[in-house]
Amino acid sequence: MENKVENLLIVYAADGGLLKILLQKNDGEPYKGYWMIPGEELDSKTTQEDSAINLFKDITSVTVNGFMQGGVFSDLDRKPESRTIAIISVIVTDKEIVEMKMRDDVCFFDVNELPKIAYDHGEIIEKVTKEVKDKIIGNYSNILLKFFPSDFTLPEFQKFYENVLGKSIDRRNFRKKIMTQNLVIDTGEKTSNGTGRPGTLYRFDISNMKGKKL
Amino acid sequence: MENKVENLLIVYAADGGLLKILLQKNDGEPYKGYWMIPGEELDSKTTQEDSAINLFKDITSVTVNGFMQGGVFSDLDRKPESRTIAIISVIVTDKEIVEMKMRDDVCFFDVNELPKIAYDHGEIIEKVTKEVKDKIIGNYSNILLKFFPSDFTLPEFQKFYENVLGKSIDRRNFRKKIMTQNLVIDTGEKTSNGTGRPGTLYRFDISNMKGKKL
DNA sequence: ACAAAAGTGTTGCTGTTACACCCATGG
DNA sequence: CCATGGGTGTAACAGCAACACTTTTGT
Repeated sequence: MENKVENLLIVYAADGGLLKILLQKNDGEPYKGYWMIPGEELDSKTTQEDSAINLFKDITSVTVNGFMQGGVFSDLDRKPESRTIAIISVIVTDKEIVEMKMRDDVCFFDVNELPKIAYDHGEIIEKVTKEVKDKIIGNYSNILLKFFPSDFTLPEFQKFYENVLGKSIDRRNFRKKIMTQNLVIDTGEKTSNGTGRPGTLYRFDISNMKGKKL
Repeated sequence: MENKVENLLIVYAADGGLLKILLQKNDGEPYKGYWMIPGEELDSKTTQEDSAINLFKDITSVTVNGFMQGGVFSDLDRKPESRTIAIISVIVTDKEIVEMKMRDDVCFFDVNELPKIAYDHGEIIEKVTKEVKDKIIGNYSNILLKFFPSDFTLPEFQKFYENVLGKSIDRRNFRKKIMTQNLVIDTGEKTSNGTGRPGTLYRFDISNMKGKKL
């Protein structure tokens, strides 16, 4: 007995202090005009990882080298056409991708302001996003690095963190905690975008992030 | 294009302060005499959840009503016979099950002292166990309740916790933290098994466990 | 010079660690 | 009465929360 298996790729990025997710506009029926998680049927010669990386490349033209698991959705009627098991892949990327020119059927959305979503993808996004948020809040380890692989300012990072956490934090205390744990390295550079005093650009110190919690 | 999909069920339990896992002895070839994670091919009329619950029932004769996701393993050559995607289901149970008479091809093992394991199941156990340990350590929420659904003594819980954590903790401080967070309710009962002073039996206070960390 | 955003220190409080002795039971 | 495991309190310390003003830039 065999099953149809689709691999759905949820791409997350931090942009403007918001947690954003990449969706694809559906042109065909059913759910024409609705948005969906990009994906493909998994053929018998492809691993989940390869499929996820290829999907990402098709959309963004960028090659990444890792992915995370987002679970399995196997309800019998989740697709009207035929029973299809969805396995979820998650790729976390940085805001360069959000600002980059991509395929024009795709777009990033704030996870708190989603458009009309096709199939059970709304439910999938909700569950997977909850997991991702927990990972961001629960421990620094590697996932934050994926959101901020290169330089960022502390206020920028803090806005994102507060957005995920769902409440705001005192600037001084936030900074202090980051600093005393030696989580970041001062690059010496400054931002100069827009009004106000420029912020110092930091980079995560990979060697000091193991197992630390916020 | 369709795929063979197997659902593998990893059952965890806390017993004697150890994290234990249920395995099944393999009688057929290949890997005759090796132990494996119990599982079944997923047919097109069954959800992962139903399959996991049925597998558990077949082995223990007990009906449970929940399961957790343990990820997907999709390497092309993970089974020699044919390409098979493994989706992992996790059920956490209590030590009553460990002591209960079960089907005689299955047995619980300390996760730190496993027998010879068939296929890639060793690798699967390792990855999934790491996740489960992180959940136990990271936050109380619901997973500890599954390990200790009914009465337990603090020393018993502490031994298990230390085993998962990989180091020991001062008894007084452990007790204090549990108490000040009102995580448990004194049942008024005592244990009387074996030598030494009997321990007080507690039960988790479900209403006070939300989002607390250890 | 003013608006906008970044940066900085101190104090009280709360939770964590370290540590040694007494208590209840079974043999 | 002794061996075994369970239960308790206190004091030093570290991490966290609360709080207001100064600095740097663009306009």
